[in-house]
Amino acid sequence: MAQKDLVKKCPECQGINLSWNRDKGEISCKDCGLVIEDKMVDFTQEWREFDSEDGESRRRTGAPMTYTQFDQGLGTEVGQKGDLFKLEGKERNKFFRLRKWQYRISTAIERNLKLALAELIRVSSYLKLPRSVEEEAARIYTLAVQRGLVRGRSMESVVAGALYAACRRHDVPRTLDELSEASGIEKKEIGRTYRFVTRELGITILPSNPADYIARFASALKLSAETQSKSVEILERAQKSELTSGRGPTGIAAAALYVAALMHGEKRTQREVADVAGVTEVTIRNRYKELLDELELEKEIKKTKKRKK
DNA sequence: AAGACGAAAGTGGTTGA
DNA sequence: TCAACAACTTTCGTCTT
Repeated sequence: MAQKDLVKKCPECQGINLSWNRDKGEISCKDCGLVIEDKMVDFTQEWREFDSEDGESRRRTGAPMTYTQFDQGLGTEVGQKGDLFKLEGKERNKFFRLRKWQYRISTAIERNLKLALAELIRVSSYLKLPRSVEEEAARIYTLAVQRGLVRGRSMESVVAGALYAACRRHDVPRTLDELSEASGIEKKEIGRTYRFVTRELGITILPSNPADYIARFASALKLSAETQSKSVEILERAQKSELTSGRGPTGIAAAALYVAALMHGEKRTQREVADVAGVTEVTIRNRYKELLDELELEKEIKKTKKRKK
């Protein structure tokens, strides 16, 4: 990842060995693993061309246009200027009607969008999501509104679903539980709208990578940087053994972290790890067992045990 | 007493006929 | 649309530290 000189010091260990992860918008300390700042401006391109369906280019040129403003700064009004008055009689009445309709429609949508975006920003700042994700979520929500996907669903749940999708696409995953806590919407409801919206909009989402969770979980558990990189290494090996496919990524990440902590004598209970990862101890145990079986980690664990004695 | 382990039954979602 | 199925959870009893 990008190495950048930052004058900042780690508040935990006073180290200056900070690393900046552009994708996640996180700065973390390489010595103790603490995530110091995870809400940053992201300078990378926040959209991708992902479908053939509406083929239109999303490229934005000229002045910046933002989806977190309800009309992207580009409203439409019918016949605002002089051309209206060149018409007479019926034609002119028609224009008045059109203008009225346009006004009604746009104010209805605008009102909805204003509310929704306020909610979106509230939730996203609660979760300290990078700006790029916020933008993406706003874009997804706007598209959803335009396609009438909000009908029959609560606005909040669609917002949560859009945010969840945006997080996934930017490889800065948050669990459904976290979204649920921040938005006050039930987990399954978020999951439902998330799936619905992404399907309807043809958004493809790669299955999230367990390694993306490691930094955050490790930081929450105050684990050292060595443990963190060890668990990433374990994850890589697990992926080669095809232990990761089909399983919930959080469970795998949690198990890898648990094992890594054991090996470095920084033992955390299964309960603790389970809590921050949002899975149960049982799941950790199952993954943990699979890891031991497949990767023959027993020796390494025994080694550290002996060392302690 | 707390943590680790495992079995059994239940839940919500996916898949394939 | 329904049933089989896999992953995960909840609950609970037992073993280990």
